[in-house]
Amino acid sequence: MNDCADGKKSGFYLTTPIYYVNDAPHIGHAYTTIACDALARWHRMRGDDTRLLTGTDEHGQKIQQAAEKRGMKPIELCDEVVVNFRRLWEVLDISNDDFIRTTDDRHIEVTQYFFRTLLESGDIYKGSYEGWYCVPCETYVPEAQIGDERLCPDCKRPLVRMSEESYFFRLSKYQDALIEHYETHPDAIMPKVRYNEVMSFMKSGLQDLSISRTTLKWGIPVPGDERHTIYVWLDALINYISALDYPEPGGNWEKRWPDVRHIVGKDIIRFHAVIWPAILMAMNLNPPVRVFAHGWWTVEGDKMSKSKGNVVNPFEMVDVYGTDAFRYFVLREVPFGNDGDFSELGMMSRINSDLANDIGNLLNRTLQMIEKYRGGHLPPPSVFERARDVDFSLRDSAVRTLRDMDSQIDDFALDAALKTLWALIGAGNKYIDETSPWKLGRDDPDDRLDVVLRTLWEVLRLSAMLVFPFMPGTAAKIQRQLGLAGDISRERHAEWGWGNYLEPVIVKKGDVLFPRIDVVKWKEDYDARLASRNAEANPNSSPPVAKIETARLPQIEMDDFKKLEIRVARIESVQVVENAKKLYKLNLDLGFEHRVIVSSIREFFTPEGLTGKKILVLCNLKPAIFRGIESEGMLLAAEAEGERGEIISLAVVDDDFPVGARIH
RNA sequence: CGCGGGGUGGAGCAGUCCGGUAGCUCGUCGGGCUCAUAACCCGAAGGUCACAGGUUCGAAUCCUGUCCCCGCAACCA
Repeated sequence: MNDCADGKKSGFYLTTPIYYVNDAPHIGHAYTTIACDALARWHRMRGDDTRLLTGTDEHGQKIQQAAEKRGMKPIELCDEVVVNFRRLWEVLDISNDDFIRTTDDRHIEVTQYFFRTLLESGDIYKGSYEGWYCVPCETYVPEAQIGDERLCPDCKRPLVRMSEESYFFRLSKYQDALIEHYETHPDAIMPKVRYNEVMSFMKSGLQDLSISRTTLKWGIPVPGDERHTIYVWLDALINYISALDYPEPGGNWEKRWPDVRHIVGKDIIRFHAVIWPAILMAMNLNPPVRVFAHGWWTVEGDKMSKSKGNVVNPFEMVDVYGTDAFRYFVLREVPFGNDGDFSELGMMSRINSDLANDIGNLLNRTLQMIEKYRGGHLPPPSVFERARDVDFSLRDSAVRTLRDMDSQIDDFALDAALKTLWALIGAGNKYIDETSPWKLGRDDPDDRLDVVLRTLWEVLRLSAMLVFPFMPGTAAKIQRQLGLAGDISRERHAEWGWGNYLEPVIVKKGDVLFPRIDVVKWKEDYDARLASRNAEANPNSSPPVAKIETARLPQIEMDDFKKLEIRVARIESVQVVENAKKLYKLNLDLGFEHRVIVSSIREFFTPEGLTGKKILVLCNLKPAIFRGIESEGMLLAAEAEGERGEIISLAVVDDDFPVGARIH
């Protein structure tokens, strides 16, 4: 690796995924990027020559279609929406060194270079591909996942049978090399669960990968064969190195690539830990030093989704809670790599306890005392000559904190690093209690006060430096209040030492860092925001409860309706279908005959609640078999999208109405 | 027997790989302190570590079985 003699890394290179511009930025985007930013800032402070890259993924069918809808060229749409991401990174204080767009010329050239090189070496070859394709998702769906209806398993839209000439990447050729690489580099995929997952996926066998499309126009053309467009995933992965002037001799990539680390969401681990390293191997480049997959956020206990309308808007969170509080919360709340739950209540309580009560208050009470007892003049480090065990012990904790955090950051354990720092903050608060400086302010026979004040100031000086990667704005504020001039981002771990700041210092207590949030007012504000968010989502429905499907269908003839044989049926009994989660087997009495239908309404009704009901059933529907049971019809029910998912109501008739009656 | 994650004081979690006094944060209660943002510090209450068997001197931890919850897959008439 590129480690220098002093242990510093010379080429530390960290990337976020590039974000698809078709989405509005949400908490997931913010989370990954904040985590990368904290890691990058830490490494810069420890003296590593560090580079952080983020960017946007702008090719593909969805963009093309969205642009068409709005009567724009795709690139015009991209230019417009890329701004949302750039603005978010500014608001979140992200210190990326570069921002790459897959529509940049530099990227297009490198992508084509990859393609040409691999074509020449034989790792890319031309073949043909046939399969079921989902247009909106831009993927072929494996046969195994296709039901009779031929719907996309993801988006439920109809699949199209497609056959096309396609270029393939010889992924299979690299299977053994990849497995061997990961066996000798177990830290290359983190956390461990993901490593195991990827290994077992590779051991089950890798297939060559189709990497071009003839159906897609908005993308990078295959060099020399312009009917083909390079598959967006390949296009996207290459961004990490196209941002480094690859393959220019002497380009940035020579220094950076040997030390590259990717942070991704767990959903795209395979692309980064299988396909991408294989491509790199084929290009005679080293695979990534580490691919780290973080988890997903739920929101207030629920899965985040557009249809539920609970997508967390990072801009709003920053507005309400502030950039640093938001950064702190997402990094601290959940072990990096795990799934977590985002709740504003959780954020509010962390702000009050960790930020206001612990670090904010420690700074505040320390500065208050320095001003009150010493007129703001900080005692010089020479007072440490009179230091005692209690002072030394806090100093030792401080030194240990820096060391421990550093090794936690090596493992990307951001949450653990913050816990470690907060243990020091806690020790600082405890130290104040133990030494009772306010008593010393009145009566100080042993000349202790100066030592105590200087000790506290040293802890805060270090804390500012250690908290900077996580909360850069706050760290700068602390530093200024401590009476230190200069740009905190230029501080280096190696230059810090207990008591080694020798200049005279006058502290400048400013506004409190994090005012405590009043819980009652917070709740009111939170409810109000929730209500206005709902109102925005459903402007016309005064009780903003359920959403109904409003798409209209083409007109039909009376004859069409007459084809339907709908009758009243009484539910005689209900059985749970084994091995199915949603299915009931309903035994129906139609008066003149008995029937069995299978219906996926288990999550809505109990068997007791259904038995005896007189419902409407479509009787002349072609039977179908579910879980081995033949269903001879279909019950009628109203369906809508409620607050917590789908809701349904059965079409029923009066209890005393005769069964078997037809609906006209 | 589809795959995976999980069940630990009121809440949220760590500990489980590599058995040995059950820990953290929040909350509750009591006390201390008054420099400070009703903040800080100390202490206490509260757990048959889902259940049942087994291995062991000893099991939250290892083995076997069972139940429950959550994702994904399946199913979705």
